[in-house]
Amino acid sequence: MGITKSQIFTESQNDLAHFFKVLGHPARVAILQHISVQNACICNDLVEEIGLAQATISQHLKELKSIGLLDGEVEGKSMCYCINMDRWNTIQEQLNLFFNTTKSNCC
Amino acid sequence: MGITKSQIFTESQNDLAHFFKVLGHPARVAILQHISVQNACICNDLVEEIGLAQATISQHLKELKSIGLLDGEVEGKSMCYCINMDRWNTIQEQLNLFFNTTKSNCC
DNA sequence: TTTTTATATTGCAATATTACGATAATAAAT
DNA sequence: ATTTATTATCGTAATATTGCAATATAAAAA
Repeated sequence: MGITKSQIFTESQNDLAHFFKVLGHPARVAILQHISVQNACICNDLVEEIGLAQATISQHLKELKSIGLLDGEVEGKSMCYCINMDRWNTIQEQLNLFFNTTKSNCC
Repeated sequence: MGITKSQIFTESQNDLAHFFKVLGHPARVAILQHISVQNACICNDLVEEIGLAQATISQHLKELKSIGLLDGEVEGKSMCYCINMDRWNTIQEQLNLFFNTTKSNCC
């Protein structure tokens, strides 16, 4: 086993869980915070500030890109990673919708 | 390796990532929705409605309990799982705080 | 052109997660 | 007391994730 049975869930449940999952790693939380708060959008700056190997950071960046949260722009020989604010806001809304519609309780 | 390097992140980053991670599985999203929307708070009802093995659902319930999102109450020979609304709201606020304070962008 | 610098990709080892059958534990029903 | 029903835990197999070294790629600098 070991494989998530996506077929038995709705697309919306799978999508929502996927957003949560991508955000569910401290390195990816840290990357987003560094980019936004410290303006460290250059890939190599993130490697130095966070303290994981370059290959590892690159992998985490790829996952954040996979849900559209980050846009990468070539800047000379570096890469500048920026938060896609439209996507950011959309995902925040989706998460809030989940929290707000799941409020009623049985007991 | 395969082990997350929690030591290099702040407690707040680890906590936040952990909340996201627990919510990052469609079965756990489904469980929360079933409990709240369909009032199916009895463990066995969840097993039947969701369609995963009883042992698997029990494991997912345990993870939701681990971040305080679910309270379990014995009800005869069954268990009634309810959402802890205080915790629910607190976590929603934390996630929104993250989204709101990570808004500013560099490029 | 060669070297340097920055990032992505590949391959791999260690660990974690998902899922389930089997079994234990507990409480109601007979 | 025995049976039945419900949930938790254990053990295990399959898969996924994390992390890094090594290597490939690409662009600027020398």
